[in-house]
Formats: sequence, structure tokens, C-alpha cells
Amino acid sequence: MEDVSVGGTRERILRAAEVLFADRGYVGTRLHEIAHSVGVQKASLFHHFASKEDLYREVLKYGYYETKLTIQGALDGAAPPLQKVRSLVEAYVDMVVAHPERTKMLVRQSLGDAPPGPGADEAQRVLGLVVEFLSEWRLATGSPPVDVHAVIVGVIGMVAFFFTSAPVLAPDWFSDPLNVDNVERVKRHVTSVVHNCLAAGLEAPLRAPTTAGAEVAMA
Amino acid sequence: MEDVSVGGTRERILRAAEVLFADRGYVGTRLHEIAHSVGVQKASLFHHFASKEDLYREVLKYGYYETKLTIQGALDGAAPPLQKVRSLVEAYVDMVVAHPERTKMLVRQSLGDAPPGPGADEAQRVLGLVVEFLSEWRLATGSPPVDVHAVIVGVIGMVAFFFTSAPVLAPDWFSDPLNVDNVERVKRHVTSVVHNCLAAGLEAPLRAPTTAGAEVAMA
DNA sequence: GTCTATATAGGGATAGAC
DNA sequence: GTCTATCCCTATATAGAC
Repeated sequence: MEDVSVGGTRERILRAAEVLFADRGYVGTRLHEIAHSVGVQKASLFHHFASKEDLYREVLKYGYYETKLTIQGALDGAAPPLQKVRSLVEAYVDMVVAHPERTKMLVRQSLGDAPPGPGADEAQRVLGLVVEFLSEWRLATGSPPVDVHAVIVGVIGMVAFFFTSAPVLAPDWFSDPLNVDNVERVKRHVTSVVHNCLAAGLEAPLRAPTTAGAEVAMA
Repeated sequence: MEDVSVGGTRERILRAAEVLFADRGYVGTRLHEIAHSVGVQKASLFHHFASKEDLYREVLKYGYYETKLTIQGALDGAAPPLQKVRSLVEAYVDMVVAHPERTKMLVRQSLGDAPPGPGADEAQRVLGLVVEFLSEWRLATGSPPVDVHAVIVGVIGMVAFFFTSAPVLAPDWFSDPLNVDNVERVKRHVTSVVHNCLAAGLEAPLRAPTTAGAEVAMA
């Protein structure tokens, strides 16, 4: 998988397409706009990609690839499991913050926006990594029968919703998804939820640090 | 606000449009499909609605209206607050299950799918109802400084994601959003999360009934 | 109030010069 | 590898008969 972060017209197209696909959806995005955003003519796109659908799939593939890297990175290493859970949440949130478009695209994809393609399989494989980790750990520690899938899918939904939909739904409270305070607030909340779910039956249930700053006035 | 559940061509158009808009998004939905689904000719739609955009807004307006009714219904009455919280979650989940299309549409809307219109204001007003209820209750009970907005927005995101995206993301675990077991599982999980968040500092932290049936094998 | 027929526009994709 | 010009199709919307 090639690095998309530097030069090359092909790469610049991919990056521009990601933003636009995320913002307007597959059908809502016009090739004209992508081309304009890159600074080339529409016809030039067809030299690099066979079709709009092909371009979309390439963008999506790269998104899944990096997501998988992020998750695996947090899962590898020898840290104690409970610490890993925290790293996982942090890494995931950081990735969402760093690439909001990508997350928006994945949400759209899961709404059934575009040609299914190979995307679904890839997503399930990434999900499987986390499920496996949590399941094994849960069995090892003998924590009560938590619905591991529910925890994970719930977290993905929560985080995605915070950064993609909350600015529209609750602009007075969460106007800027890139704001550092907002990011910290989400991390704290999500970590707290996960810990409560997983440690629900343990001796000393972990709580996320409940800072007073978490309090926010009504709009 | 007229009742949409019975006869009338206009009403049948609204219902068909809701399903299609939810499934394919605003741009992805063709007026031809809506007409075909109702069993009339495309041109007839323009007798009932001024434009595609007008039709979309009408559908959306009705969705917000019923959502508001649901929330208010759960909030009214004299039940003890902690019980109300549970009713709120149940009522919300039930509504999502009863009208998956509506929820999908609202998620799409919050992704920025369509002409903003009056929708955003309406959504914020509904959200405000819940924020107010939880905030007042939290102050009264003196529970620790929870981020009320985070809890609510998180729950909305979780539930929406379970029923709209999970079937695509984790089909082996959550293939059928209408399955009774799945619905119960979601309710249990969400209620548990909310209780843990709100009762985090109370004397006897409430836990949702953790049935053994919640456990699910890896796919 | 619903139909058939048509106007008008825009989007994806191709041809072929440079 | 990028451009201009163009083909072809589909989508929204309108006109006007019944």
C-alpha cells in the first residue's frame, strides 16, 4: 500500500476525493468538483482511475488500511490489557480527529451509500481483531458476561456520531470537532463507558478521571 | 400535523419517500422510484409537492414531529426520575425499531446530506428537552458532574449505529435489526451504559440486569 | 388529479489533439 | 498525462390532454 501523503497527481486526487465523498456522499459528489479541487480537468481523472466507482473504492480501501494499522498498533505490545483498552480508545479517537472525512465516509458506507465492493469484508476483519482481543481478555480475567460486540459497536457508533453528527445536532455544545477540549471530553466519556462495561463485575471497578471541567452549561 | 398512517395519495407518497430517502440518501433517490413505489406516474408527484426538495422537507418535518412526541411522552408523567431514564431509553429504542427509515434519515441529515432547512432547529429543540430533564435531575440528586450532553449524544449515536450500521459492519452478530433478541440486547446495553454514567457516584450504582444470554460467540 | 410527452440541464465517460 | 470537445444517458421539472 503506497503512501498517499505526498505529491503525485493520483495521490492528490485520492485525498480530494476523500473529502468530497465524505461530505456529499457517493452520488452527491461530482467528478467535476474533485477535478476542480485538485486543479485539473475532469477528463484527466479517467487517466488515473477507470471510473468513478473505481476511484471511490480506492479511497475506501486506503481508509480501511490505515484504520487497521491504527487498531493493530494499539493492540500490539506488552502493556497490561486494561491499559491496552485505554490506548485503543485513545488511538481510535485520535485517528477520527486526524481524519474526520475518513470516518464520515465509513459511516456513509455502513449506511449503504455505495457499491458494497470489498469494503465490508475489510471492515469485519478489523472489527474481528478487537473482538478477539476483548473476548480473550474477558475470559482470562473472568469478568462477567459482557456483550463484547455490543461494547465495540457501541463505541464506534458513539465516537463516529460525536465527530460527524454532533456539530449539526448540538452545535452549541459541540460546534468544533477539532477543538482540543471537545476531543478530551469525548475521550474521557468513551473511556469511562468502556471501563464501566468491562469492569462491571471486577473487584475495583475502574473509573475514568472525572474532572470537574467535564461539566458544561446548557446552551 | 396530519396523520400520515392512512390512505390519501399524498400520505402514501410521504411514506414511500421516507423509505427511499433513508435507504439511498437525498441525491441517490430518484423521483421515478418514489412514484413507482406508490404506483403512480412521476409527474403526479408534482401535483402534491412543489419540488423534490419540498417533498424531502415534508418527510423530515414529520419525522421530527413524531420523535418529539415520543420523547415528550416518556418525559411526562410522575414516575421517579431514575425510572424515567429507563423509560426514555426504552421509548427511544422502540421508536427506532418501529421506524428504522426515519432514524436512518435523521443520521443522514446530520451528516449534511440535504438542504439544511428548518430541520436543524427542530432537532435541537428535541435534544433540549432531554438535556433539561437530565440536568435538573442531576442537580437535585447531587450526582457527580457528568457531562450530560455527552451522555445523550452518545446514546443517540450508539442506538442509531446499532440499527443502521451494525448490520453492515457486523452482520454475523447483528444481521437483523428487527430481531427481538437483538432489540433486547441493545436496550440492555444502552440502559446499562446510561445508568453507569448517571449513577457513577451514587450510593448504590444501578446495574442493568446482566442476563447470561447477552453473551454471543464470535463469528 | 392523473396521465403522456417533452423541455432543459447536468453528469459520467470517450475521442483524439498536443 | 493533460487538455478541449463531444457523446449519451438520466433526472428534475413542465405542458397540456383527459
